Amino acid sequence: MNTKTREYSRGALAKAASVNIETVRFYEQKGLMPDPPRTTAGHRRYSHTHLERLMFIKRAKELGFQLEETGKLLAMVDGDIDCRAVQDIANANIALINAKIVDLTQMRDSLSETASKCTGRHVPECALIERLLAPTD
Amino acid sequence: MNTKTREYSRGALAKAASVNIETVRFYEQKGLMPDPPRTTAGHRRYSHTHLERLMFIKRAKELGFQLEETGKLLAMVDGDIDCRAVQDIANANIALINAKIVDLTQMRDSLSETASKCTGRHVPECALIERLLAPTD
DNA sequence: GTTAATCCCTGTAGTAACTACAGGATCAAG
DNA sequence: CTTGATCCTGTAGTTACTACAGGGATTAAC
Repeated sequence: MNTKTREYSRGALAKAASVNIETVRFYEQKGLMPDPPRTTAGHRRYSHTHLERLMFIKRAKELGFQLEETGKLLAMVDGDIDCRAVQDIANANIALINAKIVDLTQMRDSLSETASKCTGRHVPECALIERLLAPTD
Repeated sequence: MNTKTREYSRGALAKAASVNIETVRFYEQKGLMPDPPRTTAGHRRYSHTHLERLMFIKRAKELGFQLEETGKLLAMVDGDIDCRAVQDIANANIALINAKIVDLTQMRDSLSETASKCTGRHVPECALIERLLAPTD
């Protein structure tokens, strides 16, 4: 049960969370992770709390949150969790992700359609290039 | 018909293509746009050819091509157009866009589902925060 | 003819979210 | 006690731009 009190070097922390070691430094610079205590020689000593915070950030990223929004979520975890405020952030993010999906889908469809018209021969008339040079719209 | 021989200042070119003036400079730095001739005082004079090239880049971007790929397409336009090579670039891009769509869709679904469980009250138990702190998987 | 507003020039730095060095100190194992 | 791995710091690179700053050029008005 004192697996919770284990300490980690920066590399060990990074490995435990499956992130790049430089990413940890980056999150610290951005203020998302607190500065951990140091050994007398200046090496960082992280606790399990740090690991949890790092994994929180990682999971938020997996849900598509930008770091700034993740920072807001963390601030709420540190202070008061206002579920409505959290929902607002989540909903804004859902809207953003949806907009990206719509955008990309249109790109893909448009590109697929054009590319399917290519004959694959060595010709001056390549459907895609034609489209880029002089579009029909 | 000699609308085609019109010349443009950098600002005029940017406006004609509906891009930012700095973007034109950026494309020149990247080698996507050729250096135009200058007036004696050093001001750039663009031709209609430059405008067409700029719009080509813009359209490629609208189809989701990265600048590097756009550069390859332009190189083919400048040299020989190998429709098969163009198709390869297009297909690689379609695959890339598809991967992004899949990714984002999963993010959105996962986030929507979690967010829908939020009650909106001021509580310590916020479904989204819970999920970020200690996921069920 | 001059002045004011607008344009253009260059170089540089900032954005998001990292990644990748370089050059040196420290730690852990044998 | 030495060697190799890991740590430290600072800095620069990635993508595709955007935003200045400080100065010269051009244009329009008067």
